[in-house]
Amino acid sequence: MQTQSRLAVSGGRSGSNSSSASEDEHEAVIRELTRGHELTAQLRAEALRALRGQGQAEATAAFILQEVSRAFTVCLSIMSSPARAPPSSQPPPTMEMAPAPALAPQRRSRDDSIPREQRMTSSPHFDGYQWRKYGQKRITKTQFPRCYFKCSFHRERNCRATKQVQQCSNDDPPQYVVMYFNEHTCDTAAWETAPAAAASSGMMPLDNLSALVARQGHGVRALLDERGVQEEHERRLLVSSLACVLGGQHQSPAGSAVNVGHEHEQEQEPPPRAPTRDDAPGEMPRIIHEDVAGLDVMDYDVTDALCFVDSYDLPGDGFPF
DNA sequence: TCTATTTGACCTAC
DNA sequence: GTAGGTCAAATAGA
Repeated sequence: MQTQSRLAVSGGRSGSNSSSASEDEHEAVIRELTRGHELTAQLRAEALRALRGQGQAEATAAFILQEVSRAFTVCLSIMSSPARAPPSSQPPPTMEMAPAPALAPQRRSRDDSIPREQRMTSSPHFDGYQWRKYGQKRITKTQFPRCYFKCSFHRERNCRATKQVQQCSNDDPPQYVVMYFNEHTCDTAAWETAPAAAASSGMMPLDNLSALVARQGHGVRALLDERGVQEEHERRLLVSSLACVLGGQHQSPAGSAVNVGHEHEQEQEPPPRAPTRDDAPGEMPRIIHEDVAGLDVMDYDVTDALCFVDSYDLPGDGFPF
């Protein structure tokens, strides 16, 4: 998985002069597809949590959303294929990387590393780790500055993980490209912010957010900013709507016809769990809805028959709240 | 007073 | 020479 979301830093697009209208349209399509897939992932996580234990309603919701997600995946694959790329002198983007619209060509960082992961998200600060901003730079030919973050445990634990955040669109909500460099070696950042990560990934009822904010220190408060709470509201509204639609369908016998391919599904999206000290250093917590631009979508085997599971027991042994 | 953020300067890859 | 990445002093906020 990690290898699939890993980037090859191929050159981005050069200046706006070289971008034709077809290129713009192509980028716009990919951007919207990526956004759609991201929202689907968020909705799926929320729906499965809201409908947990509701038999067929849960199964139906999961089936539909999996299909929607798969459709986005197929479309993205098609649009990203060289045959579909707009005519350009630039080499086609690699399939492993999510589109990073409006970004200038990237240089290799000073320590000669390449991003180990890149993702596009509307909440760039919700990734389960604590970061300290150490710089901001105006990047030529881009509308927004790039911000540089280090792991908060950079000094005390010599953690070399860094990330760069750059807004890439004026959409509502705005989209950010987040690039991660180096693995976390601090071994603690994830579990210390697990509640915030859980909240942002929809694993915690919104009602608990304010309590969490009141309970936790300023670090969590910083994470749960106004935008985060607003997004959580929007997600829950979507889930409520879906739950209403599916509400009359539950209480079906266990083991419906779609219950095949267990391990396949679990492999692509294991149940979220609270990161612990025992987690491998540097392993990112599974915040699936944030990972679209990292192209978790590549984990889907689009050639296989659709697989679905009956074990979306997401928070069961997950976050101990 | 402590901690985090901002921002201009400096360093280095291209 | 230019642009991107990092450093560190200045500043702001708790």
